[in-house]
Amino acid sequence: MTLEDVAKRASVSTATVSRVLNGARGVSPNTRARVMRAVEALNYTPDLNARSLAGGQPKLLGMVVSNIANPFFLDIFRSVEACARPRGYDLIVANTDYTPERLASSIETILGRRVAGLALVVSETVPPAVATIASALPVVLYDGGAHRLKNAMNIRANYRGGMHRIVEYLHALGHRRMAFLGHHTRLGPLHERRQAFLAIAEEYAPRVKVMAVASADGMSGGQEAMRQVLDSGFRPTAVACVNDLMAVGALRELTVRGISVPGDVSVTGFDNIGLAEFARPALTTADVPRETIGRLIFDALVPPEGGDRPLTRAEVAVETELIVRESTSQPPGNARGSRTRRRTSAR
Amino acid sequence: MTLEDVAKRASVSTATVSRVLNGARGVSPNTRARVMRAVEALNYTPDLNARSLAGGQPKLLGMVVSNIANPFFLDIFRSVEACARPRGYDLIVANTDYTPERLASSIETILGRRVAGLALVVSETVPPAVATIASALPVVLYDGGAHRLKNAMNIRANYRGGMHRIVEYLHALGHRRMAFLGHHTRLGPLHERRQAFLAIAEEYAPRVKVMAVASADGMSGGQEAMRQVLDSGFRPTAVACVNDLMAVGALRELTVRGISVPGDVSVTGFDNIGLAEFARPALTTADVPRETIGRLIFDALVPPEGGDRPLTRAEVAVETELIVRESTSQPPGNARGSRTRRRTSAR
DNA sequence: TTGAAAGCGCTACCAC
DNA sequence: GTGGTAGCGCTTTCAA
Repeated sequence: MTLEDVAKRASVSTATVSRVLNGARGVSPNTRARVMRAVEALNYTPDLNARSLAGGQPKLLGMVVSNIANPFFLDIFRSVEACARPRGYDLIVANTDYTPERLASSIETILGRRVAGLALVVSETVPPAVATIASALPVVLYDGGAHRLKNAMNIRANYRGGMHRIVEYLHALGHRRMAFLGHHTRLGPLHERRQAFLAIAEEYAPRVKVMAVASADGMSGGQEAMRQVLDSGFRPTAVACVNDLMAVGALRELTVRGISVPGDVSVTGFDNIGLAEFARPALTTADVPRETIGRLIFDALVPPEGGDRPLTRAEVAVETELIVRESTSQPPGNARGSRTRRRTSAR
Repeated sequence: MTLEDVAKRASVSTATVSRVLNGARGVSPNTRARVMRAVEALNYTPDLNARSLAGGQPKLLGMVVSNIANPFFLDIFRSVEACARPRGYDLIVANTDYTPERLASSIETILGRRVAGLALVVSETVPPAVATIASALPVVLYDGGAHRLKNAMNIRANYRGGMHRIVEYLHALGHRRMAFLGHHTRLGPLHERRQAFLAIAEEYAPRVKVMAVASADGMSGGQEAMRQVLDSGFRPTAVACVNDLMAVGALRELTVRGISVPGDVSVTGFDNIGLAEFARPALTTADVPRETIGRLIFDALVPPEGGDRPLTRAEVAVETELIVRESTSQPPGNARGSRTRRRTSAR
């Protein structure tokens, strides 16, 4: 089923069919109708590959994410897609599962589709080689950790600030023994969150004791990490997690052990994904505005309605906001709000 | 950056470069090396569009899902992808958000990429027109509800059986007032789950009273639906949900109202997504084997290693398995295992 | 307003 | 082993 088939059936040239399909002006209503009828009758679907090959700008955007199973990335994807669709753009995604090899091959695959723009929404450190790519087409990097990408727009959430607010809040509540549950420590940006936590905790030293462990991403990883902390004998009164998913896992481990949250230990997440609100107890967390981020990404990739090139700023930061819910409270034994039952004290 | 550039730099023909890139045999190690060096030096990425246009079979599979935010669909996607990758296939997805229009445009988009096979993993009723497509390339339909698709492989989970086991289990526990929380009632397959519930409950009538409500998919939808039931004055001792996500939402509403689960009311989910285990209380649910389903889909789309066409059976059913966790128990007031506190009785 | 024809970058076939 | 080259299905000048 090709353009030519349609053209034949409508007794016009392929050029005309092409014009009709692309809504070009300068086609008589008559022929247009005839062509449309032929298209219908033949159940014709244009070959997008041929179209991109022949055509000019490829209304296609590419995005690579670290873990599409994490709703955080999914939300950003959906936000970008929501911007893209009305403008006639398609969005393709590739997933890396945090592996550098798949990062490389994902970029390759997407570039192979000759996209109009590339969004890197990954926690892995991006190889500097992509700066070359960035000089050829719009590239935006979300959360590149310390290393920003030359030639690209760098969007970053203020994790440090968010983490600061969390630790500060916990400290103000009276917590003096805290744990940090992270994952994939080698990854730049995640490492950064961990560092942020450590650095901030340091401010309060020596009054505050901390411990940091890492495991795989996800709820199971969170549970595992929590288990590690508890098995080590360290008894934090507050546990800060690198993201909400891990926090939910931590919650589970605590619950299984009969440790009450927030009665015995407070738990915090990060990101404020939908699940945070439905966890039990609902999670205190830092909101990262995924919708805004998605919009920023789109704007950095696609020229505004009239313009010819996207607005390029080198760097944009988005703020996080502390959301207090049910998973945090004063530590046990404090004057106000303390529960009666008191659990194992630190060894 | 094209094949020709590479060819020029390596002082060979484009044909040779193509051979090298596709790992064809019959190229001297010498030239191969030279070509590779040129590829590296130029940072060349093949144009996949041109490749599919020119080449034979497009190592590309397409899949459309109803709601990629539901981990159930995501798991299937990942399972198919896991099968596809080692065989050299790529997988593209499109999301419909349960809207028929987007179903149509999604199919169009995917077909436009000239995929080698199409998987429809949707809850919407598929327009019979796609049977035409199915005669041109391998198509598999997962969960087409009552309507199976001609020319296609139909994979279906035995929802009815799963729902049966759930209701039976609940009834054996002593429950006599039950509610069903569903969504998008008009959609065939989902309607079917609801019907299954109703039909099964009917078996136990008039001893069992039931009520069914529907809302949007997702945790918020579940909460909303639960609210509807409670506000109506009906006081079920057990609530069966169309999927785990909605069950988590229901759990939340119950918790907020101070209703204990499973002490006062039992709750069940469906699918057994990862979250089911991390809910509090952990969800009793019916496991739907997503991994198996993904494998079945792949096998129906891609010919086996040696063969030339996929094994085509018209229909395959997968069984569900009851997973009992913490969210179900005997209803309050029962002889054994009853809690002391007794909540509002049915009016 | 329409048609003819030149590619887009690649693969595959046929020579050498 | 390697090169030449005919398309794949489409968009886009350039003419008519």
